[in-house]
Amino acid sequence: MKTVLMVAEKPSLAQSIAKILSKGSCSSRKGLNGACSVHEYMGTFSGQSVRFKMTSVCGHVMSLDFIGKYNNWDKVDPAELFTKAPTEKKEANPKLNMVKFLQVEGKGCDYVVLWLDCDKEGENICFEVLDAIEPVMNRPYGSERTVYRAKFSSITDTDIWAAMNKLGEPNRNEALSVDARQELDLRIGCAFTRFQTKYFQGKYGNLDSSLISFGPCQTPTLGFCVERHDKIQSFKPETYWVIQAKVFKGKESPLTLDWDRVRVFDREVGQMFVNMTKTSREAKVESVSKKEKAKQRPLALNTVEMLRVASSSLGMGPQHTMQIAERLYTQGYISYPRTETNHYHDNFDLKGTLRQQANNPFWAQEVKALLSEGLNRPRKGSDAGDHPPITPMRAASEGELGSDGWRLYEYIVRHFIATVSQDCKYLQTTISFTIASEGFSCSGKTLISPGFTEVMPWLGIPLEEAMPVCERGDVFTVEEIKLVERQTSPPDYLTEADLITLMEKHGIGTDASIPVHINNISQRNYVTVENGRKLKPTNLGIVLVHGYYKTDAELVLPTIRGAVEKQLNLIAQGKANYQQVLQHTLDIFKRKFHYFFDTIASMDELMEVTFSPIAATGKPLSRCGKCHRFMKYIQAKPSRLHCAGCDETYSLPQNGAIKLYKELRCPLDEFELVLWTSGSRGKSYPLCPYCFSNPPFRDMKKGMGCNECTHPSCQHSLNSLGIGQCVECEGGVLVLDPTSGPKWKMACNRCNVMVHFFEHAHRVQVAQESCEACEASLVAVDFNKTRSPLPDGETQHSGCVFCDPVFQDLVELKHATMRHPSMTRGGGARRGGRGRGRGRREKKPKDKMAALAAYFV
DNA sequence: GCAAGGTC
Repeated sequence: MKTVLMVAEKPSLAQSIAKILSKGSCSSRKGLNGACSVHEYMGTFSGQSVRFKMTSVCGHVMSLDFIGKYNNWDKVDPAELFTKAPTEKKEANPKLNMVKFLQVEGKGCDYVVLWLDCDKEGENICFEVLDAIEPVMNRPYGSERTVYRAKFSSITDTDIWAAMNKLGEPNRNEALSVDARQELDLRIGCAFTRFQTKYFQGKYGNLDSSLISFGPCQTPTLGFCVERHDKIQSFKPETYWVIQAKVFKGKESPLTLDWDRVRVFDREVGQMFVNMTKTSREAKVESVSKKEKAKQRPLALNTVEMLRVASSSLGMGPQHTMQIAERLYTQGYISYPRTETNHYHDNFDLKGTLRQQANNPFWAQEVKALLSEGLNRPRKGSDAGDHPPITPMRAASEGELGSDGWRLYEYIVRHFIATVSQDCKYLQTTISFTIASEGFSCSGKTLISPGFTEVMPWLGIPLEEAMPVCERGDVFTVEEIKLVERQTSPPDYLTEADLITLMEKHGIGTDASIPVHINNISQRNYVTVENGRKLKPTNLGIVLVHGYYKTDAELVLPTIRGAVEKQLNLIAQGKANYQQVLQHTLDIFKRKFHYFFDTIASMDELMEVTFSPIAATGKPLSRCGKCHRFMKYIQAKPSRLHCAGCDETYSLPQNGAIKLYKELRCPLDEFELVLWTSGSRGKSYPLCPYCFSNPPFRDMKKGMGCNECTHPSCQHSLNSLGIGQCVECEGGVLVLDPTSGPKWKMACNRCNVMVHFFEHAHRVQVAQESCEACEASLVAVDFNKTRSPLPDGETQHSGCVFCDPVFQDLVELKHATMRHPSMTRGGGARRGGRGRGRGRREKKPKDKMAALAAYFV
């Protein structure tokens, strides 16, 4: 019997489609990667009985990157990234082992049906899947077709069956347009990012230049925020005048009227109108209009709308919101949260969905009323053909979801109920007056029926004082007429919700990537999120955007993405050649890059007035080994040491504290050592600022401190202070922290294992000799007579930390579980040496000869 | 260490 493999874009879709096509009778099992499932059932395919295997990938199988050697920032000129640097496809998520998984499932299959999402990305993934499985599938007989593409516009029985009965083939051009987009984004983004990062790196003391990124989506996103900032900065308040009139009738409280001319910008003109109006003490009613108006119920919920509301009303950032929504989805509380569609399909079970909510005390009353009176038809939205709108899938209580989970779920439920509720109806009453010959009016709203605002009370019509009952010709008495001076006010910073709207409008990012871009610009310190989730650009963000404005405004304008997309669409439609479009666009950006490169000084001028040069920042800490003058320690991120004499900057470990280490020097380069500490109770080790960036020995890498240094004789090196192999990790060595007394400890130089020992000893030293049983270096300990825990009042003892019975109770492992065989209390300790010969790496000091050899190269 | 796009 032949086998048909079917592949969807995500596990949840594979499941729903399999359920539809097998009429609920498939058997399911997990695939080898644990993430994807395989659903199997019997059926017919082009007239023959076959076995169906429905499975999925998890988004893209592959992602584009430069080949390895072009990822070295120090050796590659960013300009080479435009053409010279070759790219390759790598597995997008190596942990998922997707290619292997597809090959295991595809082996021996005769046909494949591609059920990837029906957009360009999906079309591209079709070919990624084919590249993986075609080599392992059965060979077709003759010219029989084996590859099919299902095109569906929604996940409903009818649509899925219609797609199955009318299979087409994957669209190569659409896939190619995505290949082109990937290559453009990669080459352009990385070239600009690397160049500007390296240019500004280490130049300014108070600038975090660890990464200054550029991208066709993130940069225009930042641009929007800075554009608003500029408007606020350049805003000049204008003074204007309005006439305030208060009138009353009988004993009713006075009404405040709005002036028909709204406002004037000339005081004298305003005064003239006031004088004119004041000639009358009567306000005559010209007309009374009453109009029934409606506030529309919301459209069904899609992703960007959910993100907007979550940010503006729930105070939850887009990235966080998506994390919560994904959790609610995987736990079965809501439908798939990434969708552009805000329209319910005709056969969507609205009533069933509503019924599930009938017992929740928060909205049971409204739900029951709707169920008995009948649901309103949801408004017509747009169907992007991806997924149904975001909808609650089952009832939940506050306790089972957690705080933010519940708040988001509650909103989704209320929004859903609102979509099937009536519009809110109210009466708008407007009374027009004339005082002398000037026109005034006042208006108010009264509720007719709340409709959907019953479940969304925050959108309800606010209760107002009732409008007076009157008719044309009535006369009110003027209580007060006065000229009021006011000022125009500047706009506020963009809110996240505003930004999402702008991005959507200009086609910057997608529903899935919008949160990522917003997150990026705030994580990288280009904007900060202020009260009310307003986005305020930082000095860095402002300088970057202004810098682009000065050199090449297109780099930051939102139109650039659209222009490139237009080119790409030509590939997708088969109207342009893939290679030609790619070359053409790369050429344009290559020229932009070179122009940017040549004029970077004009961006730097802006940097100079905003940030202080590195030489003027920081405080003197340790001496340079070359010029022997003090280097300055710059604490701001990324923390580093700068030698003004040599104009060199030396990087330091991040996330910790640095201080001078007793003015001791590195024997190799005479730089004064500094002591790095992770925190008050954390680990610490000395490091040489020069060796840290320039590893002195062949077996060392960048970023190593003295606790990993293989110097054969330096008293601070691993060779002198290393005690034994780590009890937890592979390859780590426990190194004595000579600064830790009287609470002595040794810490692993790879992982976070820490061993406390010999508290109150006044000296702890690593001896030359090794333990016969486990090869760890012996340790000599000196205690004060009064506080010695040693037997028989002894004050000195020397032995193996792991094996010596006297040391047993003086050693305590922290932050990790014990795995060192001879450290298990009462177990192998006395027998010793059980840990040997099991293929574990020997402790480093054994390699003293190798280290020596490297030293003398 | 970099982009943007899928998704877990």
